Amino acid sequence: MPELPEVEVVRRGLATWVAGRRIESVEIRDPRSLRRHLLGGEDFRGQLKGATVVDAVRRGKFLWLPLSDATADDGGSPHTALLAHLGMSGQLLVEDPGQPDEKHLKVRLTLSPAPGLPDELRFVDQRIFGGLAVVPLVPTYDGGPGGHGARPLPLIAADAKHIARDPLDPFFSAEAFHARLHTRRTGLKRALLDQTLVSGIGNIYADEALWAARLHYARPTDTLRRTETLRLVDAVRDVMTRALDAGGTSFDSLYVNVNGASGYFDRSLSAYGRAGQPCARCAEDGRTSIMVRESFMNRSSYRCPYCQRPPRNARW
DNA sequence: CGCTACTCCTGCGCGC
DNA sequence: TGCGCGCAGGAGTAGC
Repeated sequence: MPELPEVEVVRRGLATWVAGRRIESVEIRDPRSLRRHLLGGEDFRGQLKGATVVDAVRRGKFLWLPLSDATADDGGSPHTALLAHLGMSGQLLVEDPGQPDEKHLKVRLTLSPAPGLPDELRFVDQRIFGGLAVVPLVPTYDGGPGGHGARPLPLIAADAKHIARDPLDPFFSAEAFHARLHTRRTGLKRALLDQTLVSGIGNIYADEALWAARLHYARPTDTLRRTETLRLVDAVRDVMTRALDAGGTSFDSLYVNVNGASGYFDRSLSAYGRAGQPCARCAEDGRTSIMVRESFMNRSSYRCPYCQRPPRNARW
């Protein structure tokens, strides 16, 4: 389940193995993975064929590869990008053409040869919540670069324009986040999952950060004290940084792997999936409290009933 | 515009 | 053994 750390691991892989290479051919195995590309598969193929990947940029969980077209009048300065969202189960794999097709292979790009590097970029996606599209690059109006890995040009993929900065973005402002929480009338976990308020957080890291910050998911956002917001932002940064380190170390082959999360999952989760198990923090303090799973927003939430107690005026 | 519920999609694990 | 159901959830959008 890719959240920010997993997507960032993929971005780094793409920047290393794909940037600088030309797209020679495009094979569409399942057009459902191109739903975001409104002009259809033939247009998608036409826009990619012959273009050169310039970079790999991320904003929240959105990832894009700015494209240059050497035949363009302006000398090839990127004004479009190949946008990818991994959804629930998407993978971007750099592989040798000899590797057998994955069961859920959706799109295959053949890249110009590069010494010692595999020549295919494959999009694999079991549940098809993710997808690819070629989209315009448009100016950002929130200052600074488009996101991690961006060049100084303040350009962002059009489909990611509404996505807020993430807590690891150097331009992220915890003060501005706190102010926006106070304009909202909703619960804290909803706000954490709202990618227009803060990006990169999914269900797993939301539960992890709330547990680390000792906050309940139904806490009304407009009652958060500044110190609580800062504690929460610190917790998000901490859990993401640790996940990034874990995913980053396992990524050293010629293989861009979104499943870099797996090692992290098994070892380091304190809340998510731990229903029925003791709260680690309470255990350290000599208490025994058992983590609970609650259904919320049509998904699961995990919390410690002792250190994450329901607030007054809970907002679900 | 703010907020919430619904929907898309497949594979797996469980109970009967 | 096989069937049906619940669960997993990111994000766009319909509707209030």
